[in-house]
Amino acid sequence: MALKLYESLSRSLRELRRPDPTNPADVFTFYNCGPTVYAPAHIGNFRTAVVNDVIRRLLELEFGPTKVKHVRNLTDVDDRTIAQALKEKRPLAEITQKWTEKYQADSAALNCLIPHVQPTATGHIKEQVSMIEVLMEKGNAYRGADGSVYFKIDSFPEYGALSRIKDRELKITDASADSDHKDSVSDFALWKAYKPSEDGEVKWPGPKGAAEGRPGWHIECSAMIKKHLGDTIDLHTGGVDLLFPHHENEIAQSNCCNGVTFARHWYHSEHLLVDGTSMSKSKGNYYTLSDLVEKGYSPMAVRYALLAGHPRKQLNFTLDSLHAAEKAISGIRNRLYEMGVYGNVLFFRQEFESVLTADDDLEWGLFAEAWELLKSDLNMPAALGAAFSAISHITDLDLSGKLTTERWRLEFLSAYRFFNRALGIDLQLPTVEEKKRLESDQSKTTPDEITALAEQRWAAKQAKDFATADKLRAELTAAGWTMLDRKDGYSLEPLKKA
RNA sequence: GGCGCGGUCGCCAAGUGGUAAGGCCGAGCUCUGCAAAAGCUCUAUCGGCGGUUCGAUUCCGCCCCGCGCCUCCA
Repeated sequence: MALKLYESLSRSLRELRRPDPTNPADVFTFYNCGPTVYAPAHIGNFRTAVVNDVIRRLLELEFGPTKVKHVRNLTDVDDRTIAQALKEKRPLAEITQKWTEKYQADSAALNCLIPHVQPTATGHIKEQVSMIEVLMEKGNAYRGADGSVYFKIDSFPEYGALSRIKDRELKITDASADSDHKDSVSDFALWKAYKPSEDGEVKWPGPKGAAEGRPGWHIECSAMIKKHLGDTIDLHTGGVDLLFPHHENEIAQSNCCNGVTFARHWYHSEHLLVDGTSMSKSKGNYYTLSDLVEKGYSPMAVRYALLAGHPRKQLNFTLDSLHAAEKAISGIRNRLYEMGVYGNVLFFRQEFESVLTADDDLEWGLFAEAWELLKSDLNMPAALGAAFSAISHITDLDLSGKLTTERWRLEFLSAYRFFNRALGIDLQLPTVEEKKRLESDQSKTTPDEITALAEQRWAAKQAKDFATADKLRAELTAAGWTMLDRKDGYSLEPLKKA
């Protein structure tokens, strides 16, 4: 079945365009609205990022890894970035650089693929200016009294198609009412004239006929898309909150400037709620990735938790659901290991690695249903359900002695492909070398006295002196460590903080 | 006020006009000295009231509750 995704403009499920496989130049163009880099992104931002990452992964699996071009912007000049720079009395670039790096580090920790291009607004001032000039020439934009430039909504009859704004009764707020020098309150800024009191040192020469200043928010996406992906793109995504006005305005700008359809497909992911309500610092439910890592949760569990709901539905994130995610991942891993797979995993390691990049015909085995559900409008909860069923099925086969090596290989490759490659949930299957290194790293961070206790206990256990062994286990527990026995050895883990 | 989304097991969360996936938690059991891991078993009638229907959690209406957007929030 083809890859289907809800389309916001038509409000229906639509197939995504499949690029011509025989034409190397024909790639699927995918743009997603990225972060504003003025502070650490919160997990709600990352829900959108992770959902988009899965879209990217599905596109590559479906069309081939070389058939997709993914662009995500970085908004590094706007009201908030400038305000933050003024507040800290530091140059704008310093602030945005810092938070860009943090965003990229967090994305990497969440196992998100790096977009092929990550353009910045400040790096595309020229492109934005020239686009504004075209819009002015065509009569879609006008100069305000203060030298700002506004887009004239009336000049674009289709305005409002995406958000159905014409059905809405716009609330007239102070911000919109006093908005400077617009002809109509609905017109939006393409270029904002420099205001010394608000803009600090941030300014560029403006479009012809306009004052110096800085670009409005919406134009950056239109300009960067035009430059990096062309006049018409295959897929444009973002969070629901961007539907209006941001995406509506992008459509207006790009359509009027280029005269062709802007995006063939629009997709919006819903927001994350925390403890049943919107996140805010005053409610104490505002989390960044670092906050959660400090609490002892793994980034992979965060990723899983963010993917555990349907992307077009609000997802309620709680620390309980994060705990559930942590257990779900370790459960999957343990179950796959348990069926005597571990040694084979190491044996086939190379093959698994190749699965991560191959674009040959894919066999999904028992994971076929999970894969289809994923392709069907990103139904992740249903897909995960099917994946768990598939794992149980493999276990059944194993327990009943029906899991031949060949069958196992197929199913395990499918599992690995589904979790690691499609969902981006790294099952972390270590090679022998990695395993050794992991254990030596662990011994470095384990206090010597703990290691000594563990050694003594292991020796006692080997000597079947269980009384001593139990006593030593109790001592380890009291010292805050837990000892996990295996057939051939043990590992030490610090007890989880409450 | 306008536009839109949602209320399903203790928690998270799919789904369907014919009596409800999955994960977590909990309980019991099996196995392995203990622990961990794993396996098996058990745990819901779908916000409320009407209507349509042979039959609704699933369609329609009303009500209650929650959430989002309404000019720069993913």
